Amino acid sequence: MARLQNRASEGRRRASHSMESVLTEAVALLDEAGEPALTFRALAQRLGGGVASIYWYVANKEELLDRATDHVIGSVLADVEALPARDDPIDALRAMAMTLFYAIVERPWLGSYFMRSSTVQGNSLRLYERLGEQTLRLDLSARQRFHAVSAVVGVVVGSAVDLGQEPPQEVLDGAVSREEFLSRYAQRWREMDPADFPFVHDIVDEFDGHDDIEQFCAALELTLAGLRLQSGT
Amino acid sequence: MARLQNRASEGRRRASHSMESVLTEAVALLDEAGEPALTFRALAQRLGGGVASIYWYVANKEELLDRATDHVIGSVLADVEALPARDDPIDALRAMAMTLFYAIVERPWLGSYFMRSSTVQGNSLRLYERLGEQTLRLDLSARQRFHAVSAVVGVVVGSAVDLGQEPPQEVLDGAVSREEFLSRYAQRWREMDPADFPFVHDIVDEFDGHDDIEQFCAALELTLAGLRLQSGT
DNA sequence: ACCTGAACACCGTTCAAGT
DNA sequence: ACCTGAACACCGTTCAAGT
Repeated sequence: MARLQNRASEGRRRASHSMESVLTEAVALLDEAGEPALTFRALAQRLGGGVASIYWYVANKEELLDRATDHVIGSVLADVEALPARDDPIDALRAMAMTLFYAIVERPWLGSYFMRSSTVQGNSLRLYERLGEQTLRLDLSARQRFHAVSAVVGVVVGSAVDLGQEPPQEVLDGAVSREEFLSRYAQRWREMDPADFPFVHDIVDEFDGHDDIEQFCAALELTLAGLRLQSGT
Repeated sequence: MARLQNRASEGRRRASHSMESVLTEAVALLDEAGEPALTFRALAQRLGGGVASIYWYVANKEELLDRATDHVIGSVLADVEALPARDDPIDALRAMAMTLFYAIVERPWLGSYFMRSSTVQGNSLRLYERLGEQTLRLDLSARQRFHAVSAVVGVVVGSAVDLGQEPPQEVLDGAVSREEFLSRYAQRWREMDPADFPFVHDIVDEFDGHDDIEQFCAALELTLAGLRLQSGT
């Protein structure tokens, strides 16, 4: 449906791309303004060619997104594989999950795509494997291992989705900072009746100006603590 | 930007809607075929009117999705509030999280929307409050409580996103059952080199035909175990 | 093998006008 | 206060044709 090619460009009159350049530019568009920015027309313009030529590399937009995602997951995988070895598999799991999460912080659009099942192959699968290998060092059943890795990935995705949807365009425009945005919500919360919303009032100061990474780490820690307990380490 | 109305319909020649009917039909479309099915034209047709009239109730598609989501979260909230009281707050948290997850299993499109920040008000906020109130009964700091609820919500969302993206249309069409679909992946996994993918081979039988609910429960259990440990209960 | 322009069907949104 | 038809700009995708 789509083939790889990468031959050196000889004298050409027409535009000439490559899978590499298509994906690189696609990722650039995603980085700039998320999925809505990735259109075939915008991409064609960046590549200096016509819209239809992209369809030689990719069957449709879904495949374009899958390949773009897999492309950047490739570098996440490299980062994960470059991590120093750990005696404790749970420490290793933590480091890997954090590497993945950091990558999503830098590319919020990644959050919604990196584990869609069409992508459960290529680099995503390799990443899944690397996480899973750590659980092989724990005293668990295969089912427990399967669930453990799903849980860790779930924590990453769960936190990441939040992240990907947070900025409501005024923040992206830079018109409003993230802090202001959070504070605005916090302010509304403070104005509600404390009798009806005791918990919201209890944590509103924590919500106001909170750090997403810290929030993610706390969630990850709970899961890893549960896992440690289960593995009897 | 959009106002509520619900007056009884008198003799009318033109179509006449209500916020209620707009949201009900919007949800029906989402239930039938997910977000792509929810278009202003499809919705107008179901309501028996013109496209533009919907814009009297809703400023744009984002608001339509937010309101539709909040609408169904309303019934989830009712279910959660109808849950029997529990001595153990962590048991209560589990029951609530499962209620929410079950609702998403029935409406996979819910997963991606129910916690986007534009929705952090209305019924979503009430649901968040109900979850949080359970943590008020635990011996934790405000920050720990904030993180605990985020973690629980994260587990739900993390598992739900998976769910929402799983069926790749052939499953939705009913042409391929979920089991077949999973088995197809499993088969590809089994064909890979065990030396390169020891973990994948270790868990492939668990993956094949796995139950999403069980997977979610396992992830939730790990988080709750961590929380229990933290609260010293 | 790879690229192009033009077309098609469909989408969200707007607006001046109706009742 | 609420609905309408017609238009606009934009989208993914296709296709017959070019090189």
